[in-house]
Amino acid sequence: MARPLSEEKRDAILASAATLVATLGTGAATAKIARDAGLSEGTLFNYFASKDELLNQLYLEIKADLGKALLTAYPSQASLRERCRHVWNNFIDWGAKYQMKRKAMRQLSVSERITEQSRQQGNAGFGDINTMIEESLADGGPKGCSMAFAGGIFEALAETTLEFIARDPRQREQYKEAGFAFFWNGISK
Amino acid sequence: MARPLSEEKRDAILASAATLVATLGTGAATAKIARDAGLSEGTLFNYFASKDELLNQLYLEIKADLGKALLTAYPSQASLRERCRHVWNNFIDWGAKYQMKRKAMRQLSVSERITEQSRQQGNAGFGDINTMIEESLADGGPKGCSMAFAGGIFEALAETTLEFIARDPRQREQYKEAGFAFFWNGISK
Amino acid sequence: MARPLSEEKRDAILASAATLVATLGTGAATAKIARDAGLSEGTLFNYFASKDELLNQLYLEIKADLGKALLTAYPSQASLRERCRHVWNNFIDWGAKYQMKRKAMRQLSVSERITEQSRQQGNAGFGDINTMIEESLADGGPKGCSMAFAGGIFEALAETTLEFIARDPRQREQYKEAGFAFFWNGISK
Amino acid sequence: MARPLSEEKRDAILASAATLVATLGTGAATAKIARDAGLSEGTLFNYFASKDELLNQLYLEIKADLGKALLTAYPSQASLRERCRHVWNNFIDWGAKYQMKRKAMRQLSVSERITEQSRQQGNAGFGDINTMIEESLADGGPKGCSMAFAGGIFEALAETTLEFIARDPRQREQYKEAGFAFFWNGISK
DNA sequence: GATGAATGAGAATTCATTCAT
DNA sequence: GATGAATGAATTCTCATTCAT
Repeated sequence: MARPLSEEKRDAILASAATLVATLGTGAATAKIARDAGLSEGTLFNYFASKDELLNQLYLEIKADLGKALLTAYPSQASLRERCRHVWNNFIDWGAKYQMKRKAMRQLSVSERITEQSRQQGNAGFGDINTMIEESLADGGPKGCSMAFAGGIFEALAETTLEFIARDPRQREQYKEAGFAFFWNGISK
Repeated sequence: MARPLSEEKRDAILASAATLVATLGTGAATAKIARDAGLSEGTLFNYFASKDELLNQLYLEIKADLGKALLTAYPSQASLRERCRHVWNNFIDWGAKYQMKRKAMRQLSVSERITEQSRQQGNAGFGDINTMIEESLADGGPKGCSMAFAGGIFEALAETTLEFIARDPRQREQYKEAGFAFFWNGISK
Repeated sequence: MARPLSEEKRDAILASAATLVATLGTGAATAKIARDAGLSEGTLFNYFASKDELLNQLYLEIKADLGKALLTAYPSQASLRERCRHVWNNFIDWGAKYQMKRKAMRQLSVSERITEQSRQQGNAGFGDINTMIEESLADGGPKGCSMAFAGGIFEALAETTLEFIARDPRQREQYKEAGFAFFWNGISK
Repeated sequence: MARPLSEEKRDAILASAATLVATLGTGAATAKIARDAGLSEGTLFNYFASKDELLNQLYLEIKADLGKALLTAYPSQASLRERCRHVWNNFIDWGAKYQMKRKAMRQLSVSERITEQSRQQGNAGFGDINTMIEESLADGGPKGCSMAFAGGIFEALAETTLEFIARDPRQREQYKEAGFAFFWNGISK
């Protein structure tokens, strides 16, 4: 092999894409993404066959990254509340740290360019978390609140919380606290 | 500047834009928007000076439409819970009825083409609702939960609820009920 | 209607395309074709939806042009030989006059971008000529020489003749004569 | 310059190029040609300095191949007609057997990328055949029918014949017969 | 006031060729 | 000598916007 495709460059493209999609939406030009990654126009297409593939890979990458972050140092033996809280904290910390990824994810989520398959694959990594939420629902909680729905709410609340933290970073801990309190109140009746 | 031209055509453009932005994102071509509105390419620009203006007007129009819907038949004298519930129901009913507007709004919300000014102006019409939420917070509720934050949560929950209703319309009433229960639990300690 | 698509511009594009395809092959850039036609890049696509459509239209246009030329002043009542000779002369005169069209046709004929449908449609206009050739075959001629085959030979001979005329225009009349003599000898046993 | 590298690989490239040029025209990508030859992108350029050189070499190779085929088992002592017939048969057999080479040749013949020098060099190998044709002309034949012209006609007829055989292979012998009859009739008055 | 042809600045993508490995 | 990643010019096509009709 002459020279292997460099993992590093692939990552640079994804990082550049995350930033640009976050700020400009999925309309961000591939040429600009490549340039910001320190590569030339054509090179991007050695790593991703098309813009759509790049966007879908970016989506999956960020989803996987988030999924991993959520379970870091997961306290399996702790109480349900503590486990929920742990995941919540990880979510907020991840989102506050990787603003660009978070914003990019928001753009990608509403884009028609992300395939149904990617969406399913992206959610597949959240199995453990869903199990946890399911447990919390079994404990009592609003009627008609399926696991998927509770998961959706969890995510929506976290995103709203992150949105407010982004606007006013000094209040970060308050929002983090309040957001979780809201979730826990809501779910545990 | 007096309002020019035909109100009817202006509305047709906005309606067509809502549908196309909902399905294709803000990248939807102005020519297609015009065509679908039964007009020709150039005519659109007699009504909106630029695509950005069209998008911002669409944003404002939908926001105003939603704001008006939320307060329809508002029971000023009812209990706080009933008033909240009323607004919630109106939100869900509006969103379920005007799917395209809802989806378009989601696209517009993440678009960099909507100006900060439009965003503020769009939220201005929600004064009464915010007051109501403020009241509910005063009653006790999670610490650090500013009015704006609670409003954001309300919206996020409603959107999540609508998303799930869109996927499974037969469960509409359950989701509507569960979503509100979640909100009320969360906010009222 | 604001302004109709101008027949004149369409023709300019086709003329420019003929010249450039003749000299550069079907790889000739649309931008260059447009520029040489005195138009800007995008305008070309108002007249032809894609490069493939342009090439197919060009093919049909030239075929039709040739077909019409062949039958100009056709002496229906003359002897078979005279009628054949007439068509032959018209072919050679047309090809010698419209060198670019002839060369473009040669390029298009071997191009995979010309659809089967275009090829059939392009040949449809040659019905009368084929009838004539058929007649000449009925008179006797090589065995196994179907009408289509004889037509193919007629064309091949004419093209070869034109090729030689193009290389040495002063010998034009000799080649024209010799080419026809060859055809007539060949076909009439 | 001594012939470098592996003869085998060179031939694989030429064979792959023939097939791809036949089907896709001279626009066939060098990367694809290399890949189909079982080599990698860059390797092709160790054998041919540029795509143009590859195309020109391919042209010469095929021409030489055909030239050699035509004279195989040439019956020097036979009658003129038999010698012509022999060459004709060889031509048709070669073309029917090596369809890809034949089609590639057709594409290359109209390409502007084949230099004048290559064309001359390619025709140089046909000296004997031309001599033969010249002889047949001396015997009488259409006026103004130079040797080169007769050669061109011979080729044009053979190509037309092959074209029809390709479309309807079962009629191969008929077309072969009829094509030659046409030629012989034409040339021998 | 409505129309839609004209425009040309991008956009994504392809590809011959180079050169580090 | 073989490889294939890197390159960036070139290509086809799109689209917001203008303006003659």
